[in-house]
Amino acid sequence: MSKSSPRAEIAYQALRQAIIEQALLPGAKLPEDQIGAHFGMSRTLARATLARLQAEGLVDARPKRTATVAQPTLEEARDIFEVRKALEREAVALTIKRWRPEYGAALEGHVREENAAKARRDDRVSIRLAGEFHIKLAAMSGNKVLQRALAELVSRCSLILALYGRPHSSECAVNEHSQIIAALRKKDIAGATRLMEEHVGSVERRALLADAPSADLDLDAVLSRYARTIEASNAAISLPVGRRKRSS
Amino acid sequence: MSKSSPRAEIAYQALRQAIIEQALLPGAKLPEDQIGAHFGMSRTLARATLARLQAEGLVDARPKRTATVAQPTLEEARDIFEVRKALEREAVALTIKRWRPEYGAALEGHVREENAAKARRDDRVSIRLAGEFHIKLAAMSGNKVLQRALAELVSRCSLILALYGRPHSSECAVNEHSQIIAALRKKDIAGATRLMEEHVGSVERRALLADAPSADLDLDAVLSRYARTIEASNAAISLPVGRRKRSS
DNA sequence: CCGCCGATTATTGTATACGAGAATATGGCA
DNA sequence: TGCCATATTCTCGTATACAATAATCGGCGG
Repeated sequence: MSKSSPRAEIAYQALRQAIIEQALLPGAKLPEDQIGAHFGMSRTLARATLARLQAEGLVDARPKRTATVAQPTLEEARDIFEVRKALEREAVALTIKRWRPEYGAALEGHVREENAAKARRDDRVSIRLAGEFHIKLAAMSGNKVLQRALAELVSRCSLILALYGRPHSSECAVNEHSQIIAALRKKDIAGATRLMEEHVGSVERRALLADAPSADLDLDAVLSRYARTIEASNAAISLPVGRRKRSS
Repeated sequence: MSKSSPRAEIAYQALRQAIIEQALLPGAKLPEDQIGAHFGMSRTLARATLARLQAEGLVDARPKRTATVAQPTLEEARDIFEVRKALEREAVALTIKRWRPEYGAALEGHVREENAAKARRDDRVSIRLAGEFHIKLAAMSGNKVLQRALAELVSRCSLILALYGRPHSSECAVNEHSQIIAALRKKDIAGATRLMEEHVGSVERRALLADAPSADLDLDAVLSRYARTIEASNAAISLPVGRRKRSS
C-alpha cells in the first residue's frame, strides 16, 4: 500500500524532509503533476504520497484544490505542543526505566552533530537534527507507537516554527539537550521530565511569538513572509522547475 | 484528497465502524475489488480508503497482498495502551481545567446510553459506546489534536480486544465511567487521573489475557477463533457477499 | 485607468486498462 | 493415496484517459 513503490517512498521521504527543513515553506503549492514528473511516476502515486503527508498533518489538501504545505493555525499549533509535551514526558519516563549506558553515548554523539551543524551555520540540518534528538530519545523508550506519534508531532513543530517563528531561529538550544541527557544518566525521572518540559516549553515560546488570542497581530508578519515563501518554493528543492514539463 | 467523494467517505466510515464493532474481525480480508463494488466506486477509491485505514492502524497491508483487518501483536498492543494512558491523563487534566456543568450532563447522558445498550445485550453498540465515552471526554479538552490521536488509539484498542480478549467482554465496566464523571465534577484532577488510569488499566488487563512474553500460549485461542473469523467475515456487514460481483 | 466577465489553461476526480505477482486448483508421478 | 509441478484465476501496482472544476489571462465597458 505505501512502501511498495521505491519511487513513491523516495518522493515521500524527499517531500517530508524538504518540508521539515523548511526548504518548502508553509503554503507552497504541491501539484500532483509536478510531483509525479519530478520523481518519475504517475499522478496516481503522487496522489498517494500527498495523501500520506496529509494524514500526518504536513500537507493541507482541500477537494479540487492544489495541495499545499500545511499552515497550522495558531490554535492548532498550541494543541500540537500540548500533546507533544505529554508524549515527551512519557518518552522520558519509559526511557529511564530501561536505560542502558550506550544510550547516553548515542545521544551525546547526536548532540555533537547538532553542534557541528550549528557551528557551520547550516540551518537546515540544524533544524532537522534538533527534531531527531527527540525522535531518538523516543526510540529508546522501546515503544514504537509512541515513537511514531512523537515523530509526527515533532515534524509538525518544524512547520509551526517556519510559520510563526522568526526566520532562522534553529529550534533548540543544544545545551538543553545535554542537560536532559545528564538527568537521564542519573535516572532522575522527575528532573528529566521537568527539563524536557521546560525545553519543549521554550521551543514553543520561540515558535509562537504571538500571544494574543487572535492571529490578526501576526498577519503582517505572515504576509511579509509570503514573498519569501513564493520565491523559495521555486528555488528550494527544485520541485517547481520553471514552467511545468507537460506530459512529455 | 480524502473527504472529496461522498462514496469514499461512506466506505471509510462503514469499514471503520465495522472493524470497531468487531463485525469484521482481525485478519478478515479486504480485497479492493469487493470494497469498490460494494460501495459503487472503482478500485482507485477503494484503495485510497484502505490506505487511510492503514494509516490509522486499523488495516494491515503488505505489498502485493490483499489488505486485512489489522492484527496487532501483543507487543504493539501493550504499546498502544501505554500511549493511550498518557493521552487519557492529558485529556482529563485539560478537561477539568475548562470544566463546564453541561459537560457532566452530556457524559451522564452517554453513560445512560451505554447502560441501555448493555441491558439489551447489544454487544456491538456497547463496545462502540464504551470507546466513544473516551472520545467525548477528549473532545471536552478543547484540544483537537489530542482528540484525534486518542480516537485513533481507542479504535485500535477495540481491535486488540477482538484479537486477545475473551469473546464478548464489552470493553468497560460502565460504572467506572460514572466514577470518573464524579471526579471530574469535583475538579479533582488527581482523583480523576487515578481513576482513569485504573480504568484503562483494567480494560487493558481484560484485553491482554496473556501475560507471557511470547504469544505462543494464546496461539490456540487465536486459531480457534479463526473459524469464527472466516465465517463472520461473510455474515458481518455483508461486505463479502457470497461470491464477488464481478465488474457488473 | 480600473474592475468585471468570458475564453483558455492548469489541475484535480475517477474510471479503466494492462501487466505482474500471489493464491489456488489440477493433474501426473511416486 | 499423497505430494509436487504447473496451469488457472485472483488481486494488486501503476499508468493513462477523459470529464469537471478552478485558476488565470485578456478584452470590454465604465
